[in-house]
Amino acid sequence: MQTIKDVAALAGVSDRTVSRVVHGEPNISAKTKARVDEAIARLNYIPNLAARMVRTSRSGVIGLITDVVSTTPNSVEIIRGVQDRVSRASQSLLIANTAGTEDQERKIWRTFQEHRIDGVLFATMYHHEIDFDPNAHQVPTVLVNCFAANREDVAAIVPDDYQGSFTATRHAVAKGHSKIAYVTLNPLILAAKLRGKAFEDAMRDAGLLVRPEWVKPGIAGPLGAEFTCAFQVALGLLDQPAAERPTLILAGNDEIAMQCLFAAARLGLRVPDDIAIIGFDDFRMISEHVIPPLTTMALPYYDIGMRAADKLFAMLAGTDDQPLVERLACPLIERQTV
Amino acid sequence: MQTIKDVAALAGVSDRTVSRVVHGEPNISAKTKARVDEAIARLNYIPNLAARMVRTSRSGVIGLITDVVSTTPNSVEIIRGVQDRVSRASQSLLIANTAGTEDQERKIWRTFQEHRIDGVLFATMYHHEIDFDPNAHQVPTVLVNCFAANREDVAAIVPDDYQGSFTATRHAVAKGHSKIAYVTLNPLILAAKLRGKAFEDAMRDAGLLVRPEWVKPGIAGPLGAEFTCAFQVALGLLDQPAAERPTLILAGNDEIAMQCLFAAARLGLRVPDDIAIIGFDDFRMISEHVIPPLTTMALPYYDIGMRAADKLFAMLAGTDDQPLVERLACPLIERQTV
DNA sequence: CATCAAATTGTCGACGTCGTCAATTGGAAA
DNA sequence: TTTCCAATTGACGACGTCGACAATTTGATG
Repeated sequence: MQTIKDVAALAGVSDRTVSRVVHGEPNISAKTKARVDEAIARLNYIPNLAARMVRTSRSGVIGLITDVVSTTPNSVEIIRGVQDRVSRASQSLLIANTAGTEDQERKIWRTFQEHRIDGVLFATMYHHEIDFDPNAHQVPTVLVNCFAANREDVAAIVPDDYQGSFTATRHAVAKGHSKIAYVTLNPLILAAKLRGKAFEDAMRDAGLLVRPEWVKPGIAGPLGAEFTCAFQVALGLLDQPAAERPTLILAGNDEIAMQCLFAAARLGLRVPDDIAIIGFDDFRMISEHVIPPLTTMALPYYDIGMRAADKLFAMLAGTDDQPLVERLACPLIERQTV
Repeated sequence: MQTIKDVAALAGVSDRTVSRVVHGEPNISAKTKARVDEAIARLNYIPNLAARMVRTSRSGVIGLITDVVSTTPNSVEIIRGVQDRVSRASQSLLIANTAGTEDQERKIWRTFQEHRIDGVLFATMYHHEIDFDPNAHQVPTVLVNCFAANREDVAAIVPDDYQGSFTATRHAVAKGHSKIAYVTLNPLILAAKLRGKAFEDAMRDAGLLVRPEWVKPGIAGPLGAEFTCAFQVALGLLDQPAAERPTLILAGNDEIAMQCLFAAARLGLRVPDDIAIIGFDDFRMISEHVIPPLTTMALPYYDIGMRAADKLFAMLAGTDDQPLVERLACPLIERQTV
C-alpha cells in the first residue's frame, strides 16, 4: 500500500505538504497542489484511517448494536436511516448483533471500545424498556426503539405508539364509525399497553363506548412463544348479525389486520363497506399487497434511525438541545380498508 | 484512555510484557501474568485496535455493501448470517448502503479502503446479475445474492432458484396435482426466468402439460414501478367450473400467493381442498400469518450470508476449495396450503 | 534595493502497538 | 560452586499520520 511518504517523494515535496493537500487545508500554492494531486492519482494513494486515528484519537466510527433482527424485518429501516445519516457525516458504521445473549452483547461493547468508536446506537426490534446503565461503557449512547427503565438520563428515540393509536381511533371516528372493536397485540408488550390506553382515551374523548367484549388480544402466549389467534377472534367478532357487529376493527398490527381481512372474506363481508379495518406498523409487504390494500399507521422506523444518528452526532458535538427522549409520530397511511 | 504503557507502569514491567500477556503469548511467568492482569483490570485497559493495525497492517474488519434494503426486508437475514460468521471469527463488520447510486457506491469503496478492510461482501436484495470488475478495487470480494455478468472469476453465493422451483413443482406433482397453474414474478427479473424454466422442466419430467393460459405474471410493469396484479389473475384462473380450474397454483413469491389466497376466499374456495397454493421466499410475516399458513419455498438468506462470509474468510486464508460460484438450496417449508 | 509580514513549505516527534533482537534470570547439570 | 541453556523480560524502533513550530519563499512597500 502506498503511503503519504511515497506520494511526497514522487511529488518532490514533504509528507506534511501532502497531508495538507489531502485535507484541503488552505495556503497551498496551486502548483504544489497540482503536483501532489497528480502523484496521488498516479500512485492511487488512499489515506490510512487507522494511522490517522492513532494520531488524532478520533475514530470517525459509530457503532450500531441490534438485538435479534429476524423477527421484525421491517425494522431494517432503522438501519437504513442510521446509515444514511452516518454516511452524510462521512463517518463509518460498525454493526453487530447481540443475538439476544448477554455474553455476546458484552463482547460487542468490548470490540466497539477496542475500535474506539465515537458513539453507540443501541437498537431493539420491539419498542420496549430495557435495563441500561450508561456508565457501564463510557461511550455516548442513544437508545433506538427502546428506552432505559427507571432512569431519565439516557437519550432515546422511540415511536409514539400512543399518538399513533390515538390518531387511528380518531380517524375511525371521523369516518363515521362508532362501533369500533380492537384486536390487540400481545398484552405483555409495551406497544400494546400504549396503544390500548390511547384507544380508550380517544374513544372517551369522542364520547364513545368501549365494549370490553370487543377488545381482544389477537396474539397471545408468553413472549418468544407467541401465536396469532386474530383470525378466530375476528371470526367471533364478525360472525354476527349486522346490528351486533362492529363496523370497524382496529388491529394491533398488520399481521392481525390481515387475519381480520381473511375472516371478513371467509364470511363474505365486504371491506370496507361491511367492515372497515385499520392496521398498525405499515409492513408494506403486507399492507400494500393485501386485498384490499390496508389503511394503517406507519411506524417511522427510517426516521427513528436517522434521528437517532442525528442526535448522537449532536451529543458528540455538544450541541444537542432536544429532549433526551424523543417520540416520533406515526403517520396515518390511507389506503382502502376504511 | 489507558494505554499499554500505563498498565506496564502500574504492573512494574515493560510495555512489551503487557503486550505479551494481552496476546496470551507463551513464556510468561505466572506471577508476572497475574500482576499484569491485575493492572489491566484495575485500569480497565482496552487495547487500541487502530494502533495495533498500524503496526500489523491487518484490520480485522470486513465490509458489507448492500443496495437498497428497503424493498425486500427479509434479506436482512443475509446481514444476520454475515454478522454471526464475522463475529465467530472475532472480526468486525463495517456496513454501508449504496442507496442505488453509483456515486454513493464509489464513496463506500473508498471509505472501506481507507479502513483497510480485509475483504468485502457485496450484497444485493434481489438475486440478479451485476456489472462487477474485481480489479477495480483490489479487495477480495464475494458477491452475495448476485453474480458478475460475463465473467467466471468472481466469487458469489446465490440462492438456487432453479432447484427451488423444480422442488416446488415436484412436490405439487407428488401430492397428486396435475392441473398446475403458475402465477409468476415480473418476467423481467432473473429469478422469474430461473423459476419459470424449472417449472417447465419439472412438468415435462413428470409428463405433464404446461397450459400457456395458466402461466401468467402476477407482477408487471417496468422494474422500480411494478404493480401486483396477482389477485385479478388468480380470480381469472379460479372463477371457472371445477373441471376447468387448476387444482394448484404455484406462486412467484409469497405476496402473490397471499393474493391467490384472497382470490380463493373471495370465490368461496377452500384451501387446500378446492385449490392448493405454494408460495416462494417464505416471508414469514406473510407465510406464517396468512389463513391457512402457507406452504412455500424458503430463500436460504441466512445461510447465504453466513456462507458468503465463510467463503471470504477462506479466500483470505487461501484455503477456499469450493467452486467460485455457489448455489444454495431453497428448502420446502410445508404448512397448510397443499 | 532593503525590509517585513504573509504565504508556503519543511522538520521533528508522538500517537499506541508489536516485531526484532538483546539482556537478564533461574535452575539443572557438572 | 561454576557453567550453560532455556525461560523470561526488556530496549528500541517502525508502522502512517498529523500537530506544533520552524524555516523558507514571495511579493508588496518604502
